[in-house]
Amino acid sequence: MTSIPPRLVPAISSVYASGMEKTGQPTINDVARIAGVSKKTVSRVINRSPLLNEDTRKRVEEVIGDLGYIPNPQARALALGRNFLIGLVHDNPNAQTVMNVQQGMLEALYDTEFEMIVRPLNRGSLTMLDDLRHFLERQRPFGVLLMPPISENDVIAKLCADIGCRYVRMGSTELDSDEHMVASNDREAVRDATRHLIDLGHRRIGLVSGPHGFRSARERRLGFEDAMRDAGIALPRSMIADGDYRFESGLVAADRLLDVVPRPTAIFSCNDEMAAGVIHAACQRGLTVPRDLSVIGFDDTPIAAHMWPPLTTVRWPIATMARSAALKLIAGMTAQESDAAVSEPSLFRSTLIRRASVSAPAAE
Amino acid sequence: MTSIPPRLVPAISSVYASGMEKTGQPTINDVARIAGVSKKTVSRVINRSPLLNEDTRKRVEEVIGDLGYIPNPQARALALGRNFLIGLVHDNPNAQTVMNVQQGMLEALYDTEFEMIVRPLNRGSLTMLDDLRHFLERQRPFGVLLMPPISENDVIAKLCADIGCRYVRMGSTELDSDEHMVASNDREAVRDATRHLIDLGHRRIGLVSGPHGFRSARERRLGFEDAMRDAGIALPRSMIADGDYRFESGLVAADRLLDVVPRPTAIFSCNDEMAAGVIHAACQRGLTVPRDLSVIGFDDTPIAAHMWPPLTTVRWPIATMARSAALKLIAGMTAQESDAAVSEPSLFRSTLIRRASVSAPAAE
DNA sequence: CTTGTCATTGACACCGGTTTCCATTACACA
DNA sequence: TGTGTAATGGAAACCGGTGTCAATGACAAG
Repeated sequence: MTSIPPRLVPAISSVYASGMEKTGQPTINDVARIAGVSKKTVSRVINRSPLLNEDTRKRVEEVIGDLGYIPNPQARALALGRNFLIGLVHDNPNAQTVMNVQQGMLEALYDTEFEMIVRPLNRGSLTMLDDLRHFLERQRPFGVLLMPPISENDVIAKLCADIGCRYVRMGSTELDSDEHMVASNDREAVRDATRHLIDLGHRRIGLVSGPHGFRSARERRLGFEDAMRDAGIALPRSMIADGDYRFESGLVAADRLLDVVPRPTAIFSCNDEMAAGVIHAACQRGLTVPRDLSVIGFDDTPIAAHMWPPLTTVRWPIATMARSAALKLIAGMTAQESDAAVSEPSLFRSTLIRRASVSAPAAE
Repeated sequence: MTSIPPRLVPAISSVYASGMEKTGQPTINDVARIAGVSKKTVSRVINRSPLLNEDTRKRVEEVIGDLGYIPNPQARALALGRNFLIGLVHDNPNAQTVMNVQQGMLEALYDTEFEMIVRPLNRGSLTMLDDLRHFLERQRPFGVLLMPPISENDVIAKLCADIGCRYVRMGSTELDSDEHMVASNDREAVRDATRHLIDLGHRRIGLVSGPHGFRSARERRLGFEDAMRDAGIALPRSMIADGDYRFESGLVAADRLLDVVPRPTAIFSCNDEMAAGVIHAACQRGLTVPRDLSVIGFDDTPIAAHMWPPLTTVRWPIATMARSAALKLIAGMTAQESDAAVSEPSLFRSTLIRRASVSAPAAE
């Protein structure tokens, strides 16, 4: 009546064959079998458990190396109840800015088990919040990095928190607690840039502002106003034109400012793209930059250095900020960096890059 | 002696409580229990199995809706032996191009269960191939989209094939079988652009080429040579200057070309960034574009429309190509698109965009 | 009434890891 | 030599889905 348990047969034959046929990928079972230990022990090696004999560890590591074994991230994610995805969520129209952020994040994630996944959102779309929720609920990324301007939205930050997803917001000013934020000092930087114009002798300085509702736009405008007030220069409403961070709006805004009599001798534009529009508009009128008009931008995108004349602008350490933000997100999750990460800085300095689009105003 | 089986207690109470405590996320078991069916049936609903009673489907779908149940992508990936990640692999230095590709891919992936994951590679890095292998082996994405110039590398395509990862290569010419490629007609497009210059009366036309080893650079150069040959215009070596697709190289190349006597009256640059360098160099010499020098670029990046003067250039339907490539990657994997996807086109037309950087040459 | 077919459904093993809990071993100490 | 304790490794359950295959029941045909 006692029959041989049928599972013994495959069990024996599987000693040398099982597991590697399907995909050619070795599994944890293969490693365990060949190293002569249990799965658990291999798991301990992978996860750097301290309760482990040194010899055993070495033997297992050797087998892992020989086999080229790589733990299946999906299986780990399932077992651990969390995954290794770091999301980049943005609705930023500036390609170079986004790329710089990606660059910085990848630097931080390099050599970790985390992977970056990018989710652009359509700025202004009514379904934006739903799209984001959908993304977070489906992918459940371990953490997300929120880029401006979406990072300024408290509702979105709350959504992340509610879903239980770590988040860090990149911003132009302090938006959140240290743990959830990296910020730059846009206001001061713009104040310094404007002061640079004032120091050169400019008095009629125009501002092309950013879009309403953008924190960065507000900060930059405030910085501009600070500098003018500090210098005791009146700032008539006609010297401020609204932009929306896009090239075309810079064009239109500059046209308005340059129609004012007497004409401004300098224009500060809240980003480089609009500054390109300003220069474009000036050229169309036959003005020469900087002789007839000095221009300063903000961002230091490649276009700034490449346009003619090269644009004086404010450089924002965006890749560094993104790197720091990503390190905050994975803080405590990696062996080597855990201590460094908790002390990642939250505040970064933007600095003025002087190029050829600025000079002293022509004598009148 | 007959004690109540202890598991009954939690079993009974769990009808309304179990499974949802840990993360707040309902699982397939919750849905099954509440709908009064088995996991498998819920799975059938999720996967749109046809072998399913309509009433059952409705009831389960209702529960899914009520609970806000979302299948765990990691668990599905594990069970199915494949995941829902589509990788974008690139070493392209042009931010706008990369963003356009991302845009196109996301359009294709929108409303599917696939997610985009981006892996930039350091162009020219010795570890590039290893980095890519590492990425593919660790993440095992369902498919990858290879952007130029890395897409031109047959070794890399073979690596994808060996690992069992679907791939589609974006290129400037036919690189692979239809299934694995989307291409544009760079050569023809450049021929047309050059002919445009010739038709306007230009005879001394300079070329700023792209880097050696880039397929796109070769195609564009060939198109240029085609047009000159067709028109019976001699093309002295001095009228060709090497660039590497970067702004600075355009600057240097233009300096070389503009030193030639007699000076060229037009320059075709193999991309916009170098064209910006050409215009920059011309401005530095006090030349006016297009009066003294006509310039044509390639790519139609935003910088082209924003620089002064606006750049005549060749527009490459990159987002459309990327969208098509992504649809090829997921062909047969989505319910609605399966038929459309197999017939995704593989060849796309680039077209000349006429702006203000080109005019007839000045009379001599 | 019996049998076969089809549509529908569920039990159970499985994907490849991690975790819990227990068994074993080694070693120090009485 | 007996025993308590720490270190180590293994068996089995589990994470949340999917595949296989068999069971069920309704219905038509014989």
